[in-house]
Formats: sequence, structure tokens, C-alpha cells
Amino acid sequence: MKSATPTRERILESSEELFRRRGYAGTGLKAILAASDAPYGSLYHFFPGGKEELGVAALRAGGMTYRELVEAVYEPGADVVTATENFFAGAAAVLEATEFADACPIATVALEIADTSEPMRNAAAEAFESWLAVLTERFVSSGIDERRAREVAIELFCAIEGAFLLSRTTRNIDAVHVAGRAATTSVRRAVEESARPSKPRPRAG
Amino acid sequence: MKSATPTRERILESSEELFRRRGYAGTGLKAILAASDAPYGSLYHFFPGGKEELGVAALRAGGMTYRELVEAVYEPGADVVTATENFFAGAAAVLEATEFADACPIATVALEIADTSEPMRNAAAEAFESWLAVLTERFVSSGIDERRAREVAIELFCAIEGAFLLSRTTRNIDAVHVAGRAATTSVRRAVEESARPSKPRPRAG
DNA sequence: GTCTATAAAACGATAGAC
DNA sequence: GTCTATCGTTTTATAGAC
Repeated sequence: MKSATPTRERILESSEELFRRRGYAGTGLKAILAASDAPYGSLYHFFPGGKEELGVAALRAGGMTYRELVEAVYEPGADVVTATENFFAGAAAVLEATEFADACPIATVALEIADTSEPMRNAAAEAFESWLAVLTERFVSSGIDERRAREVAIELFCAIEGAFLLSRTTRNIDAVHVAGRAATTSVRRAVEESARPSKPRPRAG
Repeated sequence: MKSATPTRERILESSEELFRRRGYAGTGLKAILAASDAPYGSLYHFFPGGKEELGVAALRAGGMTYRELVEAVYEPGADVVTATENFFAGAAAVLEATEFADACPIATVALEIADTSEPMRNAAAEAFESWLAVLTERFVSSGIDERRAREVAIELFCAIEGAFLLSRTTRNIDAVHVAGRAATTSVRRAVEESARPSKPRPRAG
């Protein structure tokens, strides 16, 4: 029984899921076609560039979906400290619900192909940059100065990605919570500092 | 011209390097044998379990090498704040010197096989845990309470791994420096707080 | 646009001579 | 312990009917 979703989308969605879970080289086109219930002909009809074009498209799609998630959690006007807490809590919930399968839609493939495929590396880099741009913009809107906002965005990115790696590997969710607390503290301090521009940097009570 | 290094070690070292850079599925046994100048026969003589046994051995070797690096940087008696600065600075230097090829010896493979190979996932998890154990022990030795020490170790791990991912993908070293400053600040605060057990948590001047 | 058959190459693994 | 030849499979990709 085939879904009502158009063939091209079914292929793309299956690719996203399989690449994210098993990696790019570890996923055969046959597995993608079986998962999307599509024939070889359709794949090369919609993606004439073959597997690499499919890889680029999957990275772009995954990047866009996750960027929209970030935009939704960091809703304009929302408190960025609370949003950060919610973001990590949500990530932890998804990771546990999928038994540590679904973490970052880009990371697995990005590390794999960083040295072997420039088109895919660029697609992954653009996805990451788009997330950082959203976070930076939200932090700036919360009064944090632009340079500092970008830094906090990178800190948050590193925290969640590192936690995904550790949690997925050890099958233990703790890292996401620890990283979440660290990122939340970092965001809170940046917001607090932005409200007190006169003092250079608070150290102790 | 064959090196003086024993065949088994040559195969293992080539595997480590190729797996770390191109991933597990992305690296063929033929490429490993070519890089180590060894024949098929030797590979299956030393690693009867085939590619998966080789993968486990490479993860263990890479994990041990990196653990020794952490032990060296966080030399007993050394200041953990300075050590953290040095650790990130060293990681950044290696990454730049290898044109963003050599980052974490485990991460690329770990994400790839977390869902498909239990033996390899366990090897990767043990490697990560051994690093965290070293860091936690050093932080405890610096006066940080054990629970907090483990948390800071995880924060540091997430920071460096997330930064490796972002830097390798974007071919830009900035993330390692940002993550390094964040991790250093976190270590410094934990040390400072451990010296002032009476006050719950300093917030402002 | 859909589907099958098949080509051509790469893959992991094995056998057996030395 | 070393090396080559080769097996069987899987891989990506294409050709051509419908």
C-alpha cells in the first residue's frame, strides 16, 4: 500500500531518515527505495545526479526542518532562557522516544563526507549556519550584543551536538540534560550581562 | 618501501586514520590494505573477525591514544583551568595543521554505527567514558565535588566534540576557540565555587 | 512517470600456494 | 606469516519497455 505522498518526497524522507541513522555510505540506494516504496527509475528521474544529489537534497531538507524547529522553540518575543531549556528538554524527549536513533539530521553525514564530498559538505555547512543565524538573531533581539550573541549560539550548538554524540553512543540521556543546563546558564548570563553594560564581568558575590 | 612497523600495527594505524576521516562504511578494506602496504591474507590473519573486528580494534586504539593525550594535558598537579585552555588550543592547532581532517578519532564512526553494530558502539562508548573518567578524576583532585566534576567533564566533552563537528564541516576554526573559552570558564567557575562552599552560587558583583 | 533487467564496479571474505 | 586469485554479494548506475 503506497502512501498518498508524492514519490519524490517519499524518496527524500526515507533518505533523510536512513542517512541520519546509518550514515551516507552505510545506506544503500536499494534500502532507500525499499523504504519509500519506489523503483530505481523514479530515483534517477527525480535525482539525475544519483546518490550524491540525493545526499545534498536530504541535508538541505533536514537542515530546513530543524531550522524551523529552532524558530518555533525560539519564538519571537519568547524568553530565550526558557526557550533554551525547552529546546534541550524536547531534544532529550525525542532521543528517548526513538531509542537514541533520532538526534541531529546532519551530524552523522557531515562528519562522514567532510573530506570526500564538497557539495555535501557545503550543504551541511549551510544547514548549520542557518541554525546559528536564527539563534544569533533571537539572542540579539533579547538585548545581547551581536558578537556575544553569535558566540552563545555556537556554544549552544556545540553543547547539543556533543550531547547527541555522547548520548547516542552510550544510550544514556544524561549528557543532554547536563549540556542543556550549561547552555541555559550561558544564555542566562549573557542576557544578564547585557542588562549591566557598565560592569566588565561579574565574578563573585 | 615497507616501514619497520609490524604488519598488524600498520593495518591498525591505517584503519584508525581512514575510519576517522572517511567513516567506517566509507572506507573499503582495499584502501586500508593499500595504505598499510599489507596483503588481504595478513588482515584476516590478525583480525579473523573481519572488518567489524578491525573497527572495534581501531576504536579502542584511538580511544586509548586520545585518553593518553588528555592525561598528558591534564597532568596531575597541573592547574585544570590552564590545562583546559591548552587542550582546546592544541586541538585547534592539530585541526588546522591537518586541514580539518584530524579531529576526534571516534566521533565519525560512533555516529555511523550507533544503530547497526553493538560491538563497535560499545567500544566507542568505553573510549568516551575513559576520557570522562580521566577528566572527572582531575577535577575532583582540584577540589571540585564529584557530582559537579562529572558534569563539568561532560560539558567539556560536548564543547570539544560539537566544535569539532562545526569546524570540520565549515572548515573554520572559530568554533573550537569559542567552545574552548566556554569550557574554560565553566572549569574556572567550578574551581572557584569549590573554594567557597558556603555561598550557594554567585550571580553578580 | 513507472518499472524491470542488467551492466559494471566495488565490496567483504575465503582458499590455497608458498 | 605472506601473498594472489577468486568467490559471491552488493553497490551505483543505465537501458529500454510500458
